Amino acid sequence: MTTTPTVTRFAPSPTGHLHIGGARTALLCWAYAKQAGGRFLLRIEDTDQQRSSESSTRGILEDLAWLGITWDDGPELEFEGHTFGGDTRGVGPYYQAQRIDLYNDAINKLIDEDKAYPAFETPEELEAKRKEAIAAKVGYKYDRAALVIPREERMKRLADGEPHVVRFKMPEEPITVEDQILGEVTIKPDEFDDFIIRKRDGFPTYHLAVTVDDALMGVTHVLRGQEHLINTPRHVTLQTGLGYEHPVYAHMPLIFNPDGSKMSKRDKDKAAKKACKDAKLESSPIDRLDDASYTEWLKNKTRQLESDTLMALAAHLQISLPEIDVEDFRRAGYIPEALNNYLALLGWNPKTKNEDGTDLEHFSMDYLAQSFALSGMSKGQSKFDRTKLLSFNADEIANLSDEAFAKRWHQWATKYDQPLAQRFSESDMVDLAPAVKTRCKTLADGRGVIAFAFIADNEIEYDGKAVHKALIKGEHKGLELLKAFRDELAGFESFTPESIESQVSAFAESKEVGMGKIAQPLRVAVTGAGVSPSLGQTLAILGKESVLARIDRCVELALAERV
RNA sequence: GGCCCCAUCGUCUAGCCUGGUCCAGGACACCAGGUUUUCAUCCUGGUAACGCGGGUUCAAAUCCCGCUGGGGUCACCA
Repeated sequence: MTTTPTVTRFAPSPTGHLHIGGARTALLCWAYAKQAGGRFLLRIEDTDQQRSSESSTRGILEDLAWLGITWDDGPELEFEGHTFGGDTRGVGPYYQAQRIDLYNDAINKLIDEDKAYPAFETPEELEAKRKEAIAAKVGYKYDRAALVIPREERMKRLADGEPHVVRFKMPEEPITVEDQILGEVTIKPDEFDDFIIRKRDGFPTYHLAVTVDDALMGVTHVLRGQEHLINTPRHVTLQTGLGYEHPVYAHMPLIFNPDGSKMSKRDKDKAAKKACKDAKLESSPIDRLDDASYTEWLKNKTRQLESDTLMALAAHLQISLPEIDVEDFRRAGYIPEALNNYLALLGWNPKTKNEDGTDLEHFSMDYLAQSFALSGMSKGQSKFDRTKLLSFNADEIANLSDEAFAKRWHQWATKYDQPLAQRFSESDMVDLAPAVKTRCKTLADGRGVIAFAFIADNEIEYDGKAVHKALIKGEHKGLELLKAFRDELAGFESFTPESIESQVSAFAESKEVGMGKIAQPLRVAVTGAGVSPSLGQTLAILGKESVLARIDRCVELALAERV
């Protein structure tokens, strides 16, 4: 038995919602830790005072909990009766803003050992030098101007409290990273300059904080997005400088939109802008946005609206914005199992066959926790295919028991579709489940399947074509059958899907016609259209009284030729 | 632009390390049939890919080089 357990971590910065790409990183970190029998740690990287917020942290924690990506160490969260996080290993706190002393200890140690030094240039001075370099078409690197100042003097100015940053002395040697996904990656020393490890405001930069925390928190495996690959040599060098062990690294490929662009919250803004332009809306259609801001937003490509405002616009225009954050997918009616499954499969392959010889693609969180391995990760970037995700979601929904489906659907409706939650209780939804489950791809489009039940009996709009085909065509044969069946139906004792089906069937037999001859007229009469769930389910959902009322009204309208 | 990473059907991928069993397998999407009272589900079948050019070899999707293409990164953001 080894004494150091595997520890992975997910370390978001709380500057917005949890992005779908972040969720994938978190999921795979979680899976890796679980598979190794280790721990998954969550840390909040809030060293950017300007951009971090408490509400973001809360949102990220909840999104992770909702997905079922539970953390062993980290901020505590109560979610649906469970508590996540805590500090049983005593390596907290898990908010970087609360760990400043720890970072300063490390920074002071580096300064004492002359591995780091204070520098006194202002941001403006550096910016000017950077611009010069760009104009001269040479790569910008910090010129170590501060090192020209004698060490003694530097230290004195530091002690006197002169505003400064602290820079790390980057050694002049190539660095090779042994990446578990990409293999050996070697980067030459001239790619790096003496990067800043403590900002003017006294907060550490990402590089320093991440190095200190990973070491102090016992993180053994760092799994992160490929955008961090170039940072790794900095972290490795810092670890050496501080006398820490090096964790194992694995950089995973990034995910993009189908058109190759980055999946970013800007996509939502773009989609909303386009919809407003297409609709030729001259002024703001919603209260929360005044006309002047609206006009400015519309013509200025770089101007972006707040997420809430965009959603209000989308609701008004009856369009859906592209899902980018976990919250977007949740609202759109995706369920965690499908999202996790799809996300894991995007860039990872279990390399396992099903019994029928096809590749294993549908698997659970338990499977991931048992079988995830870095060896199945692909190296290349991949595109996020919403259609396949939708198919996974539909499959997961269809495989839910009626009770489980009803529970999910009602929970979803309570949060995102109040009228639906009020019209149907969870137990109503159990009865609806057989009709809805195989006909919706998301919880959100379940409502469309039973739209006919939302309309009052005397407000059904009839589809002329369907009425003609089912009722009028062939000398009103359909209408006659419907009237005949209406009278039988009035006497039905039992009104369950099964009993209705069998009685319709018996009726068809007695009249010596096929099922369709009576089923379609009935369907059209009660729903207004030729498409609905199975006849038994459709009628049972409405109830006998409503069905009779609808048939009567339909017959009346059809005879009067008002459809 | 410098540096770094990557490259199989429209998309996600298996195969590549340990060349031959691959005129390349699976999934989603698409198309055509079938089951069904409509729709959906479900079932069966089909279209569809090794980016290009050089090598190495008896033999290359598999190894090497170049090109092209995609991406990342060059902050007192993380």
